[in-house]
Amino acid sequence: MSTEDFTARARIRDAAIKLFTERGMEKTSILDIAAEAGVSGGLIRHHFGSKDGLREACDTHVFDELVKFKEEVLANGAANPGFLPVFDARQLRYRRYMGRAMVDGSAAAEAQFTGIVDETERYFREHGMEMPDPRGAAAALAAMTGGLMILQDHVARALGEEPGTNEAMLRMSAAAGHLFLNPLATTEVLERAREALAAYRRKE
Amino acid sequence: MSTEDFTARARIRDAAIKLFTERGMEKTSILDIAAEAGVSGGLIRHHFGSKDGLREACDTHVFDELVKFKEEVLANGAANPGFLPVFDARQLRYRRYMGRAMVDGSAAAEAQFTGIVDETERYFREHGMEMPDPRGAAAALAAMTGGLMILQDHVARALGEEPGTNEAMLRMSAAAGHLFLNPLATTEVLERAREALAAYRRKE
DNA sequence: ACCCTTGCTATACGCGCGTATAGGGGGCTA
DNA sequence: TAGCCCCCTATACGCGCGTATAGCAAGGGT
Repeated sequence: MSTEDFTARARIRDAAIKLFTERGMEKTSILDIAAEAGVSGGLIRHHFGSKDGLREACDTHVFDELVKFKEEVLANGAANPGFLPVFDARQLRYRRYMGRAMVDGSAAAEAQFTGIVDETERYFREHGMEMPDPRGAAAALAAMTGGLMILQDHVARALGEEPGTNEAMLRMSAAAGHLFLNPLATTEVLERAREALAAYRRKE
Repeated sequence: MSTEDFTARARIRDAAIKLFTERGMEKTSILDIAAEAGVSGGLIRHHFGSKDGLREACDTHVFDELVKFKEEVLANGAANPGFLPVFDARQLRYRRYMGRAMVDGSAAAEAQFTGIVDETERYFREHGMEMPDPRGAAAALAAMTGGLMILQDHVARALGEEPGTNEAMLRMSAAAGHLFLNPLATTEVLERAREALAAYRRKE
C-alpha cells in the first residue's frame, strides 16, 4: 500500500498540509486529518501535541522545502527572481499552502511574506529597475502572486478548467507571465480613472 | 450615540461585514457579531435566520454597493477598467470583503469573481489589447487584485505601516498602479527562469 | 525473563458554537 | 383601555471540536 510507504508521522503531516491548503485551518478538524492519513485522532496529539503544534510543523516543513527547492535551482545556474510565475507542480502546492497560511495568519507565513518582499526589493535594486517606491512595489507584487496561489480554484473555474489540474495552473502561470512582460495600461488611463473618482467624490 | 443612528438590523450587518473581513467567516462567532453591534445573539437569528443567512445578506449588500458605486462613477464620465487600483476607502473595504468571501467560498463571491473576469476580458478586447490568452490574463489579473485586497495587512506590515490605515492602502495602490504601467521583466528573464527549472528537473 | 520505551487506539471530558424557544415591553390600531 | 404585532433579550439544548487519559502490543536492551 502506498500509504504505508512513509511513517505515520509524515503521513499525518502531509494529510494536514493537503487539507489545510484545500479548506483552510478552521474548516479542517483533527479527525478529518486522521481519517485522511489513516490513523486515529489520538496519534496526532501524540506526535504533535496539539493542533497548533501540527500547524507549526506543517509551516516549517513547507518553508524548508521551498528553501531547499530554491537552493537546488540556484545551484543549477540561473536565478529565478522569485516573483516570476512557477511551472513546477510541487512548488505550486507548497506556495499555495503558504498563501493559505498567510490568510489564516501564522508566524511562519508572515516571515515567508517578508522574506519574499526583501528578496524582490533586492532584485529590483540589483538589476537597476528604477521605480518611485521599490519596497512598496515588492510588497504589492508579493501580494499579487499570493493572490494567484490563493484564488487559483476561482481562476480555474472562470477558465472552464478543472480546479487543481496542472493544465489550469500552467495556463494561469503563463497568463501571469504575460502580464509581467507587458504594460497593462498607460499613465493616461490610470489618470483618467483617478479623475473619474475625484469627480464622483466632489458630487456626493 | 452613533451606534443608534441605524436600525439594529443594519448595525448587525455592518458589524458582520467588519468582522468577517478582518477574521474570516469561521473565526467569527454569532456572539462576537452581537457584541460588536451591541445587541443580543438571539436578535441575529430573528433577523437573518441563521449564520449562513446573515452571510448571504452581507454578500448581497456588499455586492450591491459595489455595483452602485461603479454605476455612479460610470455616470460621471470615465470608465475605470476595473482591474486598476482603487483609491476609495469604502470601495477598498468592500473589495476586501469580497476577497475574503472568495477565500471562504460563497456563491456571491464566485459570481463577483466571474463578473470581474468577464468585464476585464471585454475591456481587453474593446481596447485592442492583443495577447495570446485574453481570458487567462483577465482571470490571472482578477486573482492578483484579489490578492492585494486579501493580503493588505501583510503588505502594510512589510512596509512598516499600520495595517488598515488609508496611508498603507494608498501606498499599496500606488505601487500596484506602477506595476501595471511598467513591464517587470523581459522575455529573456522569464525564459532563463524556465530554463533553470528545466535543468533542475533533468537532474533529479 | 524482565522491564521500559515507543507507537498507537479507544474513550471520556468540557467548552464554545449555532440553533431553538419562551417571554417581555413599547407602540400601534380600535 | 384592550389587544396585537414587532423587536428584542434570556436561557436552554445538542453537537462537534480540541484536548486529556488509560491502556495495549511490539521491540530492544539488560
